[in-house]
Amino acid sequence: MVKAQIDHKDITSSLEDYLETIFELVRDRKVARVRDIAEARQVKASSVTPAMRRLSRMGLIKYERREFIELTAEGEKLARRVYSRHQILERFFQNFLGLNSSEARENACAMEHSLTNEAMERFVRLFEFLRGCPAGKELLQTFLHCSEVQGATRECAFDRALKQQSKRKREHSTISLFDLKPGKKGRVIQINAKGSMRRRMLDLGILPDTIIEIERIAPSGDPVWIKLGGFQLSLRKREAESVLLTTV
Amino acid sequence: MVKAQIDHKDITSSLEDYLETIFELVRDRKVARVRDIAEARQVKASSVTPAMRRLSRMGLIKYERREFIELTAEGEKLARRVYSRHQILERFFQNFLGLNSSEARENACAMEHSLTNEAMERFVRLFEFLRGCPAGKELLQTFLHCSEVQGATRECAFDRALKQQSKRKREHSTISLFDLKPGKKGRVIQINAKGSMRRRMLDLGILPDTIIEIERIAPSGDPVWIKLGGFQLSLRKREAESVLLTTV
DNA sequence: AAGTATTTTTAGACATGACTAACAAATCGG
DNA sequence: CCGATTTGTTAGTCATGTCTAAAAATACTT
Ligand SMILES: [Mn+2]
Ligand SMILES: [Mn+2]
Ligand SMILES: [Mn+2]
Ligand SMILES: [Mn+2]
Repeated sequence: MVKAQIDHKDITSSLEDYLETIFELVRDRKVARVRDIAEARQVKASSVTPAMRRLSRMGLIKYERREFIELTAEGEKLARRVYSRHQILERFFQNFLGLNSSEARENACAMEHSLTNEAMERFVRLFEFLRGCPAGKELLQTFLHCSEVQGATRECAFDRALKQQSKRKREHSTISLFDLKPGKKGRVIQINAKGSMRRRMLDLGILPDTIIEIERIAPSGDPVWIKLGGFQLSLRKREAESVLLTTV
Repeated sequence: MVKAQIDHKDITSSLEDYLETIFELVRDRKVARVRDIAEARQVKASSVTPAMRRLSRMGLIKYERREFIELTAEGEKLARRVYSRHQILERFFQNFLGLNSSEARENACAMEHSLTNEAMERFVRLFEFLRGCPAGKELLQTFLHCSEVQGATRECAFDRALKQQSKRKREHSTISLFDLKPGKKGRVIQINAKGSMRRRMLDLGILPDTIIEIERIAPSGDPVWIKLGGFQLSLRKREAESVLLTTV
């Protein structure tokens, strides 16, 4: 017997989103129509029709021209899989990383399609840990507190703890990138900047754990030439001062 | 003056990957050729040429037929931005969630294109917390330990802690889904299953924090009908027994 | 320098996934 | 029941992003 269906193993993100949308519509309104799908996905109805044909040929939906659309057993399985990934990612972004709900959803809905089985598994373990383990709950609280305070003063509980600790253990002390000697390397611990300056530095690749080497500092102290991941880069004095690192 | 360039604000994932590849090639081999780009991205050389034309029209690379390819200032900025996201995501998946390096890279390289500024910011804060805060370091250790042990016996430090705790505080005790009374609801804490059975349940939407209601249990105890997020679902007895939840 | 090998481009094809405009069918209100 | 409105489909267009096959340009070898 010839297999007329197209393999749905390599389904596209777009089609997965259609499946997810149909899944939610059926759940909330009992039935999925072209119009509602178009509205939910923010596309024109004339884009939905060919997508439905493709899904139908893959055996993922039951679709007859001008009739209500339903998921097949196979389609529902796939829709649930995507939806499940969406859920855990959205919760991760919202409850763990602290994004607002619309941005959490935006990130989740983009990533749900590519998350591997094993990555999914690890997100689940993270939540099992956070929910089941007293230490996990505490971790989340501490992190959320630090994370929130950061936007404001950047002086939070763990900063103070670090300072106190550094008085005892000298080798663990942090130093600003600007104070690092030329030729020496450091590992970034914290980027003590705000707003667009912070974002610019992150986009340049100045991240926690990054190894940075001072190349040279202009006589006036500005700019500061650094080496980072095989490339040279120049920073303003203010920017260099805001990077806290440990020497390595 | 007419602007001949195309806006690169809405650049595609594919073109971002080309930029990132060029960035890495220039870093590692001083120069980027069509052949190397094709090899690195696992596409045919004849797919690279039109991509280079598009990037060139957007003003992101310097490209003349049959010559070496370079990033413009604008292109390098964008490439670094993507690369920076790739780095932090890869580290997150590898060092925090514990994926092996190739799977960490796979997930990171898919997600780097859609990560919003604010989501990026939160990943950075997470690492600042983990690296800078003694509590962060300690708790990461605890999580990694629990996470690893899980695959094997599912009886790790935090399980034991929970059990001891539950003797004192009765309301916090966990119960298996199978032991929940019909009509009652519970919040999932842990899915105590392994391998494909576990994956199947995750794909069905049985995740930590999910609210599940028992609909009814067949007289023989199998299957168990449950309600989850507005849908009915049936589980095998073994599956229901493996779900640990708190009553709500 | 000629011949060979490698690299790059072109030409042509195809699937996806969106759009607009026009048409067709179904539904609703009176 | 009929005209108006809503809903859905078709036709035609376009950009993206891949491919194969063939041609053209460049580089290497003897
Ligand atoms: Mn999506
Ligand atoms: Mn989604
Ligand atoms: Mn990528
Ligand atoms: Mn990447």
